[in-house]
Amino acid sequence: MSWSGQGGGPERRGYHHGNLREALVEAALDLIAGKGASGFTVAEAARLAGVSPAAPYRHFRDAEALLAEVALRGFERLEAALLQAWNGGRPTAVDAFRALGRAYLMFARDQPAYYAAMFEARVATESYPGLQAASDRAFAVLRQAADQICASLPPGRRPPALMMALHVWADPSRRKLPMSPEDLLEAGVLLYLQSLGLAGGGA
Amino acid sequence: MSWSGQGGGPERRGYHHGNLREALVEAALDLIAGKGASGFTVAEAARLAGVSPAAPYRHFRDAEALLAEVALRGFERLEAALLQAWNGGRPTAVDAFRALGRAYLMFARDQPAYYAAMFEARVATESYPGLQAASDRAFAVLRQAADQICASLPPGRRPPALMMALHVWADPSRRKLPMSPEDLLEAGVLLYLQSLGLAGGGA
DNA sequence: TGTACATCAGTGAACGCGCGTTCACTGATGTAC
DNA sequence: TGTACATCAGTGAACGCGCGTTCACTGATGTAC
Repeated sequence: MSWSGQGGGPERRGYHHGNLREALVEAALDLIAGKGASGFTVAEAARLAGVSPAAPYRHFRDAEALLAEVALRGFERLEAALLQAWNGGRPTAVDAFRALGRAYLMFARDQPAYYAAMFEARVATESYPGLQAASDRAFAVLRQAADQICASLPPGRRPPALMMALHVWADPSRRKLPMSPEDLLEAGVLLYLQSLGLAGGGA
Repeated sequence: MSWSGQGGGPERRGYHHGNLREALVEAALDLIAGKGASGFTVAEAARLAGVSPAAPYRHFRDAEALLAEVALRGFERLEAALLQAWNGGRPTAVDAFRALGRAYLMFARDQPAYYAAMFEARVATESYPGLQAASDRAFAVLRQAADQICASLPPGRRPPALMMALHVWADPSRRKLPMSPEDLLEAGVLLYLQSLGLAGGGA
């Protein structure tokens, strides 16, 4: 009630934070966004949330567990975005698949912090079965879409389904480029999905 | 003479290392390859090179300078690989451009440590003009190839040159995927360059 | 409605650690004569 | 060929720092009666 997931600043009242778990996740996202996946520390996340350095350990076993939670949420968001874009393969499988690719790129662009937590932070996924499962679910969306689009193609020109899924899964948006990520995304989407007919003729 | 750039281990003889600068670069690459761009520390690189923690500072002003050197070499290697693949646009611009894309992907796959130093480590490029220049040179290869291939296309269907360059520049191979990077690369190259004619029909 | 008490979610002080970096130093190398 | 000396590239001890984490604690909350 009193406050929704908004507050990030140290606008606490009283001894109890009331929302610390969420605040820590948000703080971690801010830190990752600002300084990369390795720029995150528990101490600084606590500072951002306005609590003592020991407080996070009431909610997360250790630093990696907090990072794993961020990554988990990232995969859930990605899965949701992909599902929505795919839309059951409508209006056509090809159109939907194109939307899927676009959604993936948009996620990479719009959620770089989630993205870094998911792929750059080196979380030992075997220690977090929930994380692995979430990753698998997101991947399954691509996989299914690829299967479906393959089924709709003439068998001769049918690319291996797994390859298609992996292609979209791969990461085209990355920081530290000579151009802005926005330009990059624009380029990626446009060329990937439209212009590249020109390269399709070869062996 | 006595030893070429091979030696990484602590097979030193005597007080002077003789090859420390190279050994530190190699050590940094090993560390980055093993633990990510943020897993690198000066202390551990020195340890790997078999030398005291203070020794690196005879060769690099600070930790970032060592990282910048690694990134610089990465860009030089990338530029060389791209130039060779492009081969002056022969036999045809489209074929050469395809080879260029393949070369980029292969670099990302085969040199993940360089790659991480170049794009994931957050080196303040403004402090290292040589690094910025090397990055620009590598990018210029893509840029020129894109210009040339655009000139060879009918004006109507000509995509913005910069966008093409950026598209190739972007990074499709990334770690921590549910499948091996090799599979991923295979998928990326094959689909990007061949199968994707199927997605080229839309708006 | 009020009080006792369990539980929960914080505090803050403390620890050990590894890192980055500096400093005065010293061993090895090479050059001038 | 031999010696003096400048220079170079190491050493190792020391520092300050921030982090991760633990611990005994304490303030706030909610529930039983």
